[in-house]
Parts: sequence; structure tokens; C-alpha cells
Amino acid sequence: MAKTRAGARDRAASALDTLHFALDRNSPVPLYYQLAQQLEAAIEHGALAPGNLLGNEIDLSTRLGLSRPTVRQAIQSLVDKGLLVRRRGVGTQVVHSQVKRPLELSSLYDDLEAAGQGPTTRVVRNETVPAAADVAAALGLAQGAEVTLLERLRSTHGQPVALLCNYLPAGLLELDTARLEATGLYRMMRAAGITLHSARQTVGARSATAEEAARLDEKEGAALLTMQRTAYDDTGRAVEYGTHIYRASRYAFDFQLLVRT
Amino acid sequence: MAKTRAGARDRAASALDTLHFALDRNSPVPLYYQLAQQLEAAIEHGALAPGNLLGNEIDLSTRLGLSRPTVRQAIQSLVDKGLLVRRRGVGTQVVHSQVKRPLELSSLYDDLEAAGQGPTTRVVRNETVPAAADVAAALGLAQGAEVTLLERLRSTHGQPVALLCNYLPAGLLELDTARLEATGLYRMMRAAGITLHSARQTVGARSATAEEAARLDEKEGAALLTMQRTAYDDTGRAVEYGTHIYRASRYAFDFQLLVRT
DNA sequence: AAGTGGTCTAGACCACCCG
DNA sequence: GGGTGGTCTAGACCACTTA
Repeated sequence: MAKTRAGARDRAASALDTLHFALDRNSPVPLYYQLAQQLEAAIEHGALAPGNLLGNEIDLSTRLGLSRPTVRQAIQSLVDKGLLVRRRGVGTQVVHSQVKRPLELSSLYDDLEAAGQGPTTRVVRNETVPAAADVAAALGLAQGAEVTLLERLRSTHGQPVALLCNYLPAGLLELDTARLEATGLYRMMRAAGITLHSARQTVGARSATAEEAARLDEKEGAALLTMQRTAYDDTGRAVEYGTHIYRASRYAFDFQLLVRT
Repeated sequence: MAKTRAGARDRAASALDTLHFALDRNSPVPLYYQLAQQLEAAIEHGALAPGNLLGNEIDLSTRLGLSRPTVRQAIQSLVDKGLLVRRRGVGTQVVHSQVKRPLELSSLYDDLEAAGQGPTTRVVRNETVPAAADVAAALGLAQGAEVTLLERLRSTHGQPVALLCNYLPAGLLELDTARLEATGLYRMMRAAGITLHSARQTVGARSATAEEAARLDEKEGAALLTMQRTAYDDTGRAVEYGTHIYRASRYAFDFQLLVRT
């Protein structure tokens, strides 16, 4: 009974039929990326509801004037983000709610996005010191080599949340204290041309020592979250090592993970 | 000065030249996947050392008798895994050590791989109960709906490490206690045809209550790691909610993350 | 049997990096 | 300017799901 425009095959209606996408072939932005962004936006604001089928890739590609591989590339990027699910013989569906907005790995995300309105960061120490054994091992340097020591106190709403202690190979980066407090460490590294590639983190817990308690406004023996991280750039060079402590009463790591199949 | 076989262009030697790959076109395993596996193995055992260039994709594809997109698909999968880095105008390199063996997100990994030699798991409770408010909210059920409550004590070397408390929608799965102890929860879910898609985790810390301390062989007030997780299948349905506590003195979450560019 | 995604091919042109 | 990866096309056949 469905009325379809001439030449269109009779098929189940797809929510995509009513959407139109604006693809600019003169843009430097790749076509697959333009499509992916617009699909993501449509999912984001509900034009494509959870469970909706996207309609088959062939139709979609002819309607958009793209080749199928290009459309597939766009869809695949959203599958990788966890927004879509493909089933052979069935179709491609918008994933059922919940998952959206895959909060990035916190802590790193936190650092990357620092300098938002909420949290403020005060640089307590910013100096060059010889590397202790653990620092040297983590950064792949000789013991005693010069490293930049960075100690920062992060607060929200005027209350301390975390004490961040970072080590970087000396000379890797110009670490201006004022810019650090305004911009965040990772953004400065990115601006300096360092492309982060991977990081390794260990999250644990222990009781606060008297000194830690005093600095974080906690009681001695209070539970603290601890995190150690070594970050590498895309050449495999260790560019940062950090040992951080968080007030467990005011902070938790919250993250989403996708199960690779 | 380099002697090359007839017809080969004169170019920088690639470590790949001396390797040969066995591709079986009759195998049900996709060609790109066969190639990816063999490349990964070569990196793994050092035939391709960190920093080595892979040589350009065109040569590689002709040498292997594959099309360039197929070779690209293989390489891309290893880039996604963090084993290779591509640079336009330069080439594709093996990432400099360190990173290898991207330990999966622990905890989930831990559960997935449970039933290894080390850890043993004892099921303490396995029964059907009405869902409390927080459990109902996490699983997307009505309050009071029937859920399966699973309580397990995990130990290594005869020492308790964690107390795991899981809730699943009733009837989702046959949860035989003996199999649970031998196989692990996630493996049983997979065997039952449930394909995990994503999970959301929160990791925090707090001090042990007297009861928790007694069950985990800790002192009251000792620091504990806490983890809550909700897992979803690929239809977006919540299939598991868990609140877990770990002895901080014997356990830490250790994971690696790749920075998406 | 029909429809879907999964894989694969053989080309093409462009943007970027380097010497 | 020469080499690299990045993008894109227009087909093809296969495997799986559903009815």
C-alpha cells in the first residue's frame, strides 16, 4: 500500500527516507566524514531513534550519489563509536539509548578537557629535578636524568579534589605556569606538536597519610583513589609519567567501554 | 648499490621484503584478516621491529596478489589496535615497543578470562529476588521485578581479593552454580547467545565496613576499590548490573588506552 | 527466495612529506 | 618532484538472516 516515488523499490520505510544530507564535494572534509557527522547529529537529536533501521547501503549510496564503500566507511565509523550495530541479513540499527555519548576514558579526558569552567588547577611546583628510579624507568631515561616535575592541585567549587604529580623529559616542552593553569597539560603538549598515541594507567586505592590528608582537606586514613599513568606519543617515546591521588569522597573514574567483537 | 631482483624498483629496503605470507583464498577467514594476523604475529615475535617501515601499500598489494583496499583494511585493523602508525608522505611504521599487548580493559577482561589457573571463584549466593530501586534503575526494569542475584567471592593464592555482586534480569540465562565457578559469568552469557556490546563502569574507593573487612580478611577502615558496572547487549538491553569491591592491598585496575585522533 | 551486510577488485586522483 | 597514505568509484560475488 505504500506509495513510493517512481522507480523506488517497495521496501520497509526507513527513518532515513525523510532526512536529507548536505554533502559538499568541494569541502576539504572527506565525504564519508561529512556523512558520518550528519548521521551522528541525526541520532543525537532524535531524528534517528534507537532501533531504527538505516536502510540498506546500496539504496543509501545511490540516493546520496556516493559509492557504496564510501557510505560503508561512514557507517563503519559510527559502528566503531558504538552508535550503530550491523547485522548481516538484517540491517543497520541505531543502538538502543543508554550508550550514547561514550564518555571518553575519564582522567585522561579530564586532563584533555581541563580548563573547563568547573575545575581549577593551581600549579604548586614546576621545576627541573633529577629522575628517581621509578620515574626514570617509566620514562625510559637514565636514572638521574633531568626531568620536569609538575605538581598541581585540582579543585572544584573551592574544594580540593586531586593532587597531580607529573614528570616529563626535560626540554620536551615549554611549561609556562600561567598557561598550564589556564590550558591544561595535554592541550599544551598537543599545541607543541606532540601527538599522543597511547597511555597505560593503573588505578588503585589506599589510605591517606597525614600530609596527604592535610593537603586534600581529608582525615588521616581516609580512602584515596590513586592513579599512575605513562603516556606515549606516536613514535613510542614516553612523554609523561604521573602519579595522582584523588579524594574518593569527591571523585570517581567513570567510563564507558565497547566490546570489540 | 642495492641489488634488487629484476623488475623491482630501487627503493629503501623494507623489513617486509624477507617475510612471506601464506594467504589461503579457500579459507573462510577473510584475506584482510589473514594478512592482519600474520603481520601481527611478525610484529609479535620481532620479525618486524619497532620503527620498521612496512613499505608502501601498492608494492605490498602486488606482491601479495591482493588489491590495495584489501591490504589497507588489514593495515588499518592493526592501526586501530595501536600496533602500527601511518604517516602520510612517510609510510607505515611499527609502533615503538612499550605499547604492545594492549591489555584489555581490566575488570571486564578479568571477568571474561576468569577461570584461568590463578583466580578461583566461589558462588556465595545465587537466587531470585525482587529488584531494589537502584538495581531496577540500572537494568531498566520496574522496581520489584524479579532479578537474579549473584554473589561471588574471588580469590587468588587462597586469599580473598574481591566480592562481586551481580544482578541479571530473571530468566535471561540459566545460571548453574557449578558452571559459574568453572567458566565465569561472561563466558556463560556469550555461550547463551548474548553478545555484549558496551558497558559503563565507575571506579571509586571507600573504607571497609566491619562486615566487608571480615569477609575480605582486611581490617575495618582499610581502603577498598569499588566498581559498579552496567553491561548492555547489542540491542541496547541492560543484561547485567554489578557492584563490586576489591581489596586495594591486593588489586588494582590496570589498562591501556589508545588516543583516538 | 529475497534482502542484507561482508568481502574483494582494479583502477583513479588528491594531499602531504621529504630531499 | 617523487613517494607516501587518504579518499573515492563502480562494479562483483558470497554468507547470513528471515520468511
